[in-house]
Amino acid sequence: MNAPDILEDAERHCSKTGVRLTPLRRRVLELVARANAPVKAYDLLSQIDRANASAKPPTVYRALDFLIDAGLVHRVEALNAFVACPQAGHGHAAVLYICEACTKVTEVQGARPGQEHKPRSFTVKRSVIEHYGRCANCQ
Amino acid sequence: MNAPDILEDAERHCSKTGVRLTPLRRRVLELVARANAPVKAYDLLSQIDRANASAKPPTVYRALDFLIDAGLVHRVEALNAFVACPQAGHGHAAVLYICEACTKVTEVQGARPGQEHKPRSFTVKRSVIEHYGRCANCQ
DNA sequence: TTCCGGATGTGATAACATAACAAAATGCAA
DNA sequence: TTGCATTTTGTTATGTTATCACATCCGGAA
Repeated sequence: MNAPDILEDAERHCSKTGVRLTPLRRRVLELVARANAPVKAYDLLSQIDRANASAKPPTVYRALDFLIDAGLVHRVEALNAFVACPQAGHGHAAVLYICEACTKVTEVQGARPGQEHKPRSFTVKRSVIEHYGRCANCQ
Repeated sequence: MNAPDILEDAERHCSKTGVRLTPLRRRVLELVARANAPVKAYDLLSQIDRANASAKPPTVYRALDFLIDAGLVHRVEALNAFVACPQAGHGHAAVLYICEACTKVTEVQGARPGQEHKPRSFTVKRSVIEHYGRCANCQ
């Protein structure tokens, strides 16, 4: 999914849910979406910084936290990086396939996946499911 | 699984596979195993430090890297922490259930789990599967 | 207008991790 | 057993990731 579509989807999602997509947050989302790969927080920071010299780490981490809560961005835990969610609001049961050759991330919406052998009575609140390997183009 | 059993299992595994469990590595494994919860690298460092004032970050990170490669320890990606693997050598397809109330981690050995909707021709090298929630005792 | 709450600015620092090179220990062949 | 290669550990420094605490700004309700 490309950046303009993601942004449009995000706008729609936010106005529907009453979530405030401020200019700063929108800018961060745009940078994440345009990247087409997992982006580091400090890379975002330096990009913001070109327009807004006052940007500091909390600026970008706060925006990212907001976008993650809103289901617009995922955190890639094993990379300490962030990707835009192609489907606003479906962000909480995502499975990520991350190609280590081309860095492309494919997101799959799974219905509570990966719990085949869940211990009895364990209640899952949040799942981190990241598969690393090679995509079809990079075999 | 308790710490002595994990260590014993690790010893057996290492002598069988020719892997060198040096005193330092054994000490780190012991500390991770005794914790019964995910441990931070710098916490390990300060514990080592009491016996060995020369311990520095690379000391513990190197030992952890070794133990992870040997399948004796898992890294919990979303916590930046480490847990002992209860079954030496089966370390590479683990699914972790992490209770956010009591911090207890239950490990399940799954046969390449969580890939229900894998994109065509994606080759998975490594998977990170971490479920956060509440265990049976902490509902 | 005044107050309030959410958002952002700002400086400092905490927490996590690795690079690069030195020294010591270990295993092994001659 | 000596010498050499390899692995492991020590050491200094620094890079990277993330948060805290407090100040300021800004829009809307009273």
